[in-house]
Amino acid sequence: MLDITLTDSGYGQPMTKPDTDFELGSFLPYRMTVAAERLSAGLAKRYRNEFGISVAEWRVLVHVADAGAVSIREIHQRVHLEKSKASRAASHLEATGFLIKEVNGSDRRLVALKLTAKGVALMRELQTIALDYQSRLDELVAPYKSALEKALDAIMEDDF
Amino acid sequence: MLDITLTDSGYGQPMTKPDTDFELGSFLPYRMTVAAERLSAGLAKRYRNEFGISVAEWRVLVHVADAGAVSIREIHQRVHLEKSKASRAASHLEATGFLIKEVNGSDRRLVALKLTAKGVALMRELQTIALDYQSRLDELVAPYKSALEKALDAIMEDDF
DNA sequence: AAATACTCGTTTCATCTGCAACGATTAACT
DNA sequence: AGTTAATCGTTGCAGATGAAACGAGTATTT
Repeated sequence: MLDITLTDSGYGQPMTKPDTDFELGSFLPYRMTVAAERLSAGLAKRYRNEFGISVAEWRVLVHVADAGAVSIREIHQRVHLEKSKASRAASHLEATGFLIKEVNGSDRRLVALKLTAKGVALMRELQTIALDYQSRLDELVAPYKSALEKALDAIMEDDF
Repeated sequence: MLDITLTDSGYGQPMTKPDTDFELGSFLPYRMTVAAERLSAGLAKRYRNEFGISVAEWRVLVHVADAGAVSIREIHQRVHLEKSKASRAASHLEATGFLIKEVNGSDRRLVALKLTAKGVALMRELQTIALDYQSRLDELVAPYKSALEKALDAIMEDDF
């Protein structure tokens, strides 16, 4: 498709349209990014406003709650967080009393993150909210759920 | 599931596990976010290394290429970019000679972004790469493609 | 027409981000 | 053992980010 309004009179001159069409709205990376932002937005906002917890902190909390005493490195690998981001999230959670940072006895380079009782209580609240949220989402995507999961698996596993 | 290693001896004391399990790995907002990052990463890196173009700039380019003379506001609404981000992306694209910014004649608050010939040439290259990328992705998610699209539509359209 | 309210794009500011460098610790090698 | 290499978490830094404020322009109201 060639646009007749083109004025290709040299470098630096204004053009209104190129000769091909590309729809961002049907470009998968774009669509996935926007959809993911939308999915996270509601929950993230609530966590921030009601508990002062960021997404990074939420991920740290989940992993510590699930795996017990973990290192920064482990969080970095398991929940897709840059190690500096994981470190800062953990420090902030420690500062706000939701977890403690100890030195790992057998390897003193490692840190051992553990929830405090306050952290456990927080997690109980956050999990309840997250599970509610998840069930609303499940309802929304119910007809496509299994294909969606498989597509996500394919994206995560394959190299491209 | 109750973890017997709990030492709930008061506030601020270390805990190893809470009494419920929550799997981040099966939490849709998390999965979508990570998958979206993965989908964008390859292309974004290439655009950045080979052309010095950010994701925001890429979105601006696509919309200007598709819609001709557009305002910042229009970009903001159409391609899911904060207006300050759109403004900065446009300024950088102007500084590097890929587009020009004019004042809209009928409403002088508005800006009119138009590709330069250099911008059109860039877009031709970027689009080719993007379409190649898209076709590899399509291949990857082929079995789930239509369900995936419907799921994304549902996420974008519904309120939850 | 004057006053007020709104809109647009930019910029300011405080915060966030990712990368690289760093000190501390442990592992590997000779 | 002593040297070198690797790993861990933190931090310094430069650039990115989002929200709010701002000036310039336009719409609306009186």
